[in-house]
Amino acid sequence: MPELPEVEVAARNLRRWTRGRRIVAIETERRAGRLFRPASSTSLAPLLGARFRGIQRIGKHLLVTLRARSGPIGLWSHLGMTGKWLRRAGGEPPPAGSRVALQLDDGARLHYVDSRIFGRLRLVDGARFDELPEIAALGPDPLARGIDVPRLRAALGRRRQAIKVALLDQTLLAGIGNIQASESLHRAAIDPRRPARTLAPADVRKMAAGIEKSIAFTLGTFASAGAYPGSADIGYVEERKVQNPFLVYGKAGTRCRRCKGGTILRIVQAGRATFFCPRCQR
DNA sequence: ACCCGTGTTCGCTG
DNA sequence: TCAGCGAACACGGG
Repeated sequence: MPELPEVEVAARNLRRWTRGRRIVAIETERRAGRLFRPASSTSLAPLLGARFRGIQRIGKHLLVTLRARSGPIGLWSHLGMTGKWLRRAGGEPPPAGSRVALQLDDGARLHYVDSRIFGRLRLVDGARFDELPEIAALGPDPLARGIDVPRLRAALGRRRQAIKVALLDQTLLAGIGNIQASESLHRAAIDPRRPARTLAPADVRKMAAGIEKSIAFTLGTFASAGAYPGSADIGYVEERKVQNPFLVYGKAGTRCRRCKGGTILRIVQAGRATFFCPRCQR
């Protein structure tokens, strides 16, 4: 379920699992090569023997820095639609759908699991992530620091695009996906169909607050270990079969919890589902 | 069987 | 030139 909050959970997990660790073996499933497209490098062999130095996240991108004998090396990981990183202690069977397994010097394995293989993995020479066009193009990360409202308003500029569609553009803000876009606009009481350019400064301010609240709420739901009794690990929501925690996403036909009078509607914008309350989102 | 999907990129169109 | 849109990628779940 990788939008910013889930990728942040993945980053926190990986930090915990890799601190001071070294990669001692690498196993790849046959179709793992698809993860590297369209890049040419299809082998993670340069990571053998490398030691983890740190994990960064920007938007939905994970940036793993390691130090190999030959110097720094980076591993760039994007989870696509179904990607996730899981840890299995030594002796435990691998999870279904493991595409890549990194065996660490504590005996554990880190598995990259991705049924649809929409995710990406790429080695980055010298861990110079900022030289990747895909990373350089990203807008500011709304969790790293507060959203700069004047800058956001300027970026929305003269766009005629519906605001919900604009929010999915990673060059505007990095990390908002289809769930967070609907949830944020609902919290801000803004109609997702409004052209971006029609948002007044006060609307952009409300929207920024909505984005921050929605991300914080989702992160809290997914990341609080206490939410998952019986597990010391931070979990992914679908693995826990937690019921839908969102205000509008996936809630078509239900009563609006915000105004208590409207009914949540599902529409399609740019080919993606949008959920909102037509009564209180204006 | 059919439809839907938390993301991104590509190619066509107006 | 470019914003906007549908298709494609691939597979599991309802």
